[in-house]
Amino acid sequence: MDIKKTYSISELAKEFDVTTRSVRFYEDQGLLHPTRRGQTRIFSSKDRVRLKLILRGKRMGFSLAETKELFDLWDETLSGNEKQLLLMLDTLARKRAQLEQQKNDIAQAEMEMDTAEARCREALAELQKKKRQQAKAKKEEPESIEQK
Amino acid sequence: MDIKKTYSISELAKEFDVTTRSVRFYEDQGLLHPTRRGQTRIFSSKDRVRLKLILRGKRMGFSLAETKELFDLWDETLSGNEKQLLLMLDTLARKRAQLEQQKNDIAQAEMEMDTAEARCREALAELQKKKRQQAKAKKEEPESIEQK
DNA sequence: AAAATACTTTACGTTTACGTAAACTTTATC
DNA sequence: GATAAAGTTTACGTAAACGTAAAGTATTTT
Repeated sequence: MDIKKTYSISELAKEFDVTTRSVRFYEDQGLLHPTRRGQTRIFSSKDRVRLKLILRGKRMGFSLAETKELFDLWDETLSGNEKQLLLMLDTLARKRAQLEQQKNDIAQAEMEMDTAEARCREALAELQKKKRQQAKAKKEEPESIEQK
Repeated sequence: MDIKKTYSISELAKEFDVTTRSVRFYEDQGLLHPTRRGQTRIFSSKDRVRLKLILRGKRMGFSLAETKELFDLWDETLSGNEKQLLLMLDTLARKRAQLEQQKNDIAQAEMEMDTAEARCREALAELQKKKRQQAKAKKEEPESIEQK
């Protein structure tokens, strides 16, 4: 099963480049469930996976609350209760719709960036042309005439 | 040029399903620049486009500050200054990288949703099978025997 | 002219996702 | 056994993105 190891808070924090404060906060919000040895938190590889999912969720614009809902829902889904299974399928469908929207947004953004980039390059080319013309003018009339 | 119309705050708010408060806030943060007739704001179609971009940015997980940076950068880019042009190209490249990351995240999420959905359907199928077996059992032994 | 409607500014309140500091244990190192 | 290193709790602070009155102006409708 996976890597079957356990992790300290700073190991996880370092691996995913977050602060320990964040990790503790995620536990506080019920997104992670480390066990304890005395006071110290011990994170399982399941926690590690969840942390990864949390961060990906954030990059995709999901709030911690949303991510937690998904986690909880999935946990209840595993209970095998029919109602929960159907609820999960429904939720998955809605999330898919969200992802579709995001993909559209990204595609749009990429197109606009394409045209923006094209315009930049055109403008740059224009500038270069002017520069070359200036250079040429200098060549033909090397001594510039100063006029008050 | 576009639709060459002007818009009231509530027109825009309604069209994009945001509150007027939000629109005013975006102005406050320097993302929109309506003119005034007396006190009242008058939004141009450029503002309308920007509002659309703001909201898309939000869906893509961009902060207002990030979006504003892009707006400002683009405005300065239009000045045609070479340094600004190069800066814009650089920024575009970085944004593209971000979008790539997001696309990866989405693809990953979709894969995981596929397997999650498959598991749900399997579990549901299991439940249906059990139900059918129960029904069959009832048929063969129609009178259920109650035992204290 | 009174009332309703649409706008405005000012300003304090709220949620999310942590940052940051203080004060305290526990474990490892010299 | 002192001290540094890594962990802990408690708790106040903060930035972002608005929400939510409160109180006033301007215009349109009745």
